[in-house]
Amino acid sequence: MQTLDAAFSALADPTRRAILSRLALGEATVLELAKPFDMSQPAVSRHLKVLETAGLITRRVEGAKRPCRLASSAIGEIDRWLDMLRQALEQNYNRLDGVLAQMEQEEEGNVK
Amino acid sequence: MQTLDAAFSALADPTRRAILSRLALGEATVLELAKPFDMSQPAVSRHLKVLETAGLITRRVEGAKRPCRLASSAIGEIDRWLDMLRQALEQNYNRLDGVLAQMEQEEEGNVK
DNA sequence: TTGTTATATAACAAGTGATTTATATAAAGG
DNA sequence: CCTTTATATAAATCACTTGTTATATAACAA
Repeated sequence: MQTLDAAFSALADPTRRAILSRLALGEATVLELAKPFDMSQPAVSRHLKVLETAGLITRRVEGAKRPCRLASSAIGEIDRWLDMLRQALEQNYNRLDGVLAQMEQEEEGNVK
Repeated sequence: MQTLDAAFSALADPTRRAILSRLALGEATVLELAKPFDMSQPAVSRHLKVLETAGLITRRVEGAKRPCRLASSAIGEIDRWLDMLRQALEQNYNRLDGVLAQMEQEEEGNVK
């Protein structure tokens, strides 16, 4: 559950989502990731730490560089949780469908 | 984009996720939603406001009651954004697959 | 070594968020 | 009307987040 806390909370920040979008194109170092932002390097480092803690990215060590990439298991738990909502919404939709069908039937009944 | 900020940030709180889970079972009033939590009514009211602002729930007026339910459009934009990540992860996976296939072929080559 | 590049950590200020209690509003039931 | 029920808003507090600058560490290159 605290995985979900961390993951959703990590995704709530636009800078971090932008970083993830960039990483969707492939691996990148901290400085590469920092470049597009009007923000200091330490700030980006912190965002990366948040993303790593949330299990959304992983890092290699390559000399002095620490290239980041999307974590393969990134959105697993999130997806599983959202599936619960999706199912509920679908059920509600079906229920509504049922109600409409019912109304239609009654309508027909009246017409008869 | 600020929709995503609000939605992810709303989902980052365990109390709010629990509220959504409860609403997955069907409509409920504020007091009904508040009951399971060791938390004051105003606190729950605030959580509901956050969820409503994020577009995750809607409310009816029924006399003095304000029954809440999941918003049908709830997780649309979230899903669309996560799809971007899913695709990236899948591509990386396929790329890895390619690398493995490559290695295997070279292996076979060596065996020959 | 020494300087440079890449990144992390520390300390701090400012902003945001979650909660509480107290109070307001608004409908429902005598 | 008056009381109760259902909910919202206000004010205060406390913790956490985000950003900054300054500094540390660690590898690389000369």
